[in-house]
Amino acid sequence: MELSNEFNLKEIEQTTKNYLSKVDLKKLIDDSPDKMDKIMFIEGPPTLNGEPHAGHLRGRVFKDLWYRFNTLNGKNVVFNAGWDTQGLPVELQAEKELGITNGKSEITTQEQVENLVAQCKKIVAKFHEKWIDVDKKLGMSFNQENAYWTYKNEYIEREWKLLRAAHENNILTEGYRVVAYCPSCQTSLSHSEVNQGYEIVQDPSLYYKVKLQDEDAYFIVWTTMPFTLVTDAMVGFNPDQEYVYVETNNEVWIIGKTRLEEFMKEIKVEDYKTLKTVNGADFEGKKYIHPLLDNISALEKMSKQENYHIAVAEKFVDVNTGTGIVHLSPANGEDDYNIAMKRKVEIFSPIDDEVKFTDEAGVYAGMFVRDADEKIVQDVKEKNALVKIGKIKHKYPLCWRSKHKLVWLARREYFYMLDRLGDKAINAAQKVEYFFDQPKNRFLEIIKEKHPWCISRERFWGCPLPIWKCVECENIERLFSRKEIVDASDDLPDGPDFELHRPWIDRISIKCKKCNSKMQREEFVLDTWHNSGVAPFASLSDDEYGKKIPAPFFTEGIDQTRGWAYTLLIENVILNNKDTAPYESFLFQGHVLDEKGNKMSKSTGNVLDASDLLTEYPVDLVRFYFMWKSSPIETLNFSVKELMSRPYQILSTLFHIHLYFRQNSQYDVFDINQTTVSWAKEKGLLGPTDTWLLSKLQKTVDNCTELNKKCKFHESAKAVEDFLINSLSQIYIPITKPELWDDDESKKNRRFAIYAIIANALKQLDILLHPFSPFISEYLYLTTFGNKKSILLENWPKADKSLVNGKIEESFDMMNDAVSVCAAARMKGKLKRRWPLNRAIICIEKGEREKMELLSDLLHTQLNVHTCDIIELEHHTGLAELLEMKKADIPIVPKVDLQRKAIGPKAKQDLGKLLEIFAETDAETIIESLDKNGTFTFDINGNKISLDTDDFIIDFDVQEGFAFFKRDNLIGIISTVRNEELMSKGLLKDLARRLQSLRKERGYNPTDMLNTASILDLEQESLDMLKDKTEELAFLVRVKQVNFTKTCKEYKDDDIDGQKIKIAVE
RNA sequence: GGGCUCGUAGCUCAGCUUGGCUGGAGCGUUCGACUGAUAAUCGAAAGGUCAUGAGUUCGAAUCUCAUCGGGCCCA
Repeated sequence: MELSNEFNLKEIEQTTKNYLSKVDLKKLIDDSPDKMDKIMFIEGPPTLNGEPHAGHLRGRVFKDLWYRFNTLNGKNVVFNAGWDTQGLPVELQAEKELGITNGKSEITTQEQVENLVAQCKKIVAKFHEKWIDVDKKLGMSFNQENAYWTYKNEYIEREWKLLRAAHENNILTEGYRVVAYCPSCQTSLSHSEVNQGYEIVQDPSLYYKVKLQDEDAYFIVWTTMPFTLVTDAMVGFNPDQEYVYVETNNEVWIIGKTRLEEFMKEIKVEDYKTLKTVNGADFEGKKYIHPLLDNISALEKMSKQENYHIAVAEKFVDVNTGTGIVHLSPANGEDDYNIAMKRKVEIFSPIDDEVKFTDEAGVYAGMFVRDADEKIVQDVKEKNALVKIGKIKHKYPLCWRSKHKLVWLARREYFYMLDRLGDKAINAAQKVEYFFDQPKNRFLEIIKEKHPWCISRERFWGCPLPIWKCVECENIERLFSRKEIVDASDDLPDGPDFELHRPWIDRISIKCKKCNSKMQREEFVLDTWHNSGVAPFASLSDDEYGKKIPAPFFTEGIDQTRGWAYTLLIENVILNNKDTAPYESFLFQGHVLDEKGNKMSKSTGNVLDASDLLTEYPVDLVRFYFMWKSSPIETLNFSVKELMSRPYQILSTLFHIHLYFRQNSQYDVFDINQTTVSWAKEKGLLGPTDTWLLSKLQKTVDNCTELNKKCKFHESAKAVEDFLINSLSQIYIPITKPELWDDDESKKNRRFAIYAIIANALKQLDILLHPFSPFISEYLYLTTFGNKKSILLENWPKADKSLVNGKIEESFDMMNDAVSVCAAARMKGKLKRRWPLNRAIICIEKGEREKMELLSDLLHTQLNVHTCDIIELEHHTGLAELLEMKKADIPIVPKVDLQRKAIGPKAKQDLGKLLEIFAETDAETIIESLDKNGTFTFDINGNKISLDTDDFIIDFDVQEGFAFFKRDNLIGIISTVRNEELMSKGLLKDLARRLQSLRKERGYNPTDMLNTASILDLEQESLDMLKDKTEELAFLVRVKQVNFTKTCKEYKDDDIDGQKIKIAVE
């Protein structure tokens, strides 16, 4: 591989990929004696139901960065890929592709399930290919051969082991959960599916009354779903709101105060009287009589329970709708269900899979629940409990697929009762390092909730629940392994090696041990989060798991706080029945948004396809940009324009310094491996600039290392940027350039010292940058150093404390400030930087002279002046500063103005006159007087007005022939007058620069020695100035001779401060 | 609706713990300069109601409360 002369990131990327494809990097790392410390990484598996987009890339880059950083730090990282394959999204996609439009209700036969599962596998395979492609493009170091797949038999059997542990630790239970359910598709819907389908629909609006058991009064209750009266268990009041007793038609009604008037208007009752007002909380526990008990005998039985059909005070009750009193149906509402759970109210759910009432629902048995609405209203009326039936239009969720109105149903499910874990999960979570406080607090809060986790799903494509129930005696068999299933079965239609999925597992015939009847598997699969959360255990062997889990570092998007991060932790705690997380640290990553900060979504069309992005733009740049732009936990607004600006410049600079190094060091036949920094140090070849750079480098290395460890990757990238641009490129290279151009054999050692330093800095930069931008760093390393077959086999640099020199760094920073201030002064005097000047004066803080003088030679060259005076000043404003400067013989003149606000009261009516006199008074005179007496007195026709120092605004300006600039307490003054000698030197530099750029234009190498440089049409005056300087000019532009008459062929027109000239080189 | 969290220049952030000089830096922009590696670099300028409002205080970007807006999760 050869270092190209052209900077082309895409080409570099390709070259590196070609090279790496021929190298068995994994084997080289495995064989490397420096990298024996084996550590485990567990990949958070992407769900294979879509193509990767720009947002996915960020997470992958974090992972790969961590891999490379650790590999360089002597670790052998087990970095297996992993793929999440099951779950609802994949299944829905498969349904769509198979043309199933009515969901689960269309899938009734085993053949259909088999087809569905086959389709799911096809989808997974398709997207797997896309992801692999992107991983390749991105330079992910994943071991794809050892990738784990969440749907594989081995994985499922490991997952069952967790289930067994949960059962044995009494965490696994059966119970109810209220889910949104589509009666048409016969499927429960996830929250996100429900959220997709809100529309304005018309529903009945039923007001009915229920009598209190111990009072002669009625609650007026409102519902839009009359059928839920069948499952009514409580009515709710808001504890903090007022309710009123009103008398109308010889009855006492109880209604929320806020809605009273509106409600009465709505039911057209004008004649009513308010009796008293009470708080919602006062109703707590009051028993009422459900109007339809005669029709529903099972409900009547329920109502005998103490906590059934009572009023409850709950904060969520909204007093702004209906009557401010709501009825609660735990079997048909989520909030209702949660309250029932909290209050340990038994769930009455007489509804079957087809959403029809069962026999328990009495007279309503067999009716589809929503069809019962009408009859129930009728019955309420018959029982004389109807207040009003009307219609209402409101927002209500419809099934996104069938557009059918959803209903909420309590379904029998399996749960992990997390409260039974005690504080184990919290303790485990507290031991983890999260790098940032923000996600940590949230994570801990979530874990403290200890919500029961519903792990069962009524679907097909997932890890099946291996629990069988006898259809006759309800005896339960839990068979948590293939062997147990095989042993328990009396018929295995697919043989003992059947696939552990539906439909195959459902074909197995098992007879009840107790009554010898048929056993039926509980037709659930497990939550896909359960499936992925068991990855550390399921993707490893017992031995690996025991030794390598907890693993040091996991990372995933911030949305996974309640997702993967949570299930990983919970499942690991259950598995071990101990407070251990499977990870020692977890980095939550912020999401990627578009340029303007909008969420990337298909509907807005601002999604950036990962593959396209990586094809079009340099991968090194994309990776660097992701890490460099913002803190890992922050959201990142992705802008292609920004990507191509600063990050490009950084990589470009690094490349060009490598090129510069090669061009120069090759010319001197420098061998990196022979001549090192320690050699230069031993030989005493290091000057202050070298010491300074090396010192900065050590700090950069230290910084980057620490920051990477703390996941402050953006700061780490910025530390690299700072050193590369501000220290190496901006200062070190230009300062040492003249030394490198000097061909003198006697100064060769000095040149070698510089080469060694640049080489040392570049090699370390390559390594520091490698985790961010693997291709270019690999390329630069291989083409410039290449001691090993890959940069990954190198060792992460360690700061050499003996090279740190704080004193020199301080001096250098001061010098740079001084140079910058003088550059500004030059600007004011319109003097180019390359024109040498006679004199500079630099005023600094008291006590800093020593630091400044440490680098005085360098200061002279940098300032491009003959002499430079350094003056310490104690004062930095006003009179004191001025006097001090005068005392030091600095060529300044005082500038004095009046402090108008202060003198007004003193001069009063004489102000005008005073101003006149002031205008005619020499500033020097005022200063002298202030210095001597502390006052200056104006004599206005005998009226003496005495002003003191504070009445004046005192500043300074420089004398003619000087220019100055002041920043903070630093003042730079330069002489602007140029004599003939200075003019001619300036002219020389001007000409040299023009000839040099012409050389470049014509494609000559900087090191090529050319024959002739020609300059035509110079004015006589200029020619005279250059008389003695032709040799110097020839040296500067690297030619054998310079002439001022026509000898060359191709001339270029140029312009030098107004003189039209022609120049040529050949 | 609830929890967590963020809000300082066009962008990325520092300052907030412990209130106190004129709220800083880098990038980006504009103008000027420099440049024999560079889309590098140097100089100058423009750019801020420190989200809004109230409170505490002699004094608030900083402490307190409320509101608004963004994000994630949950409902």
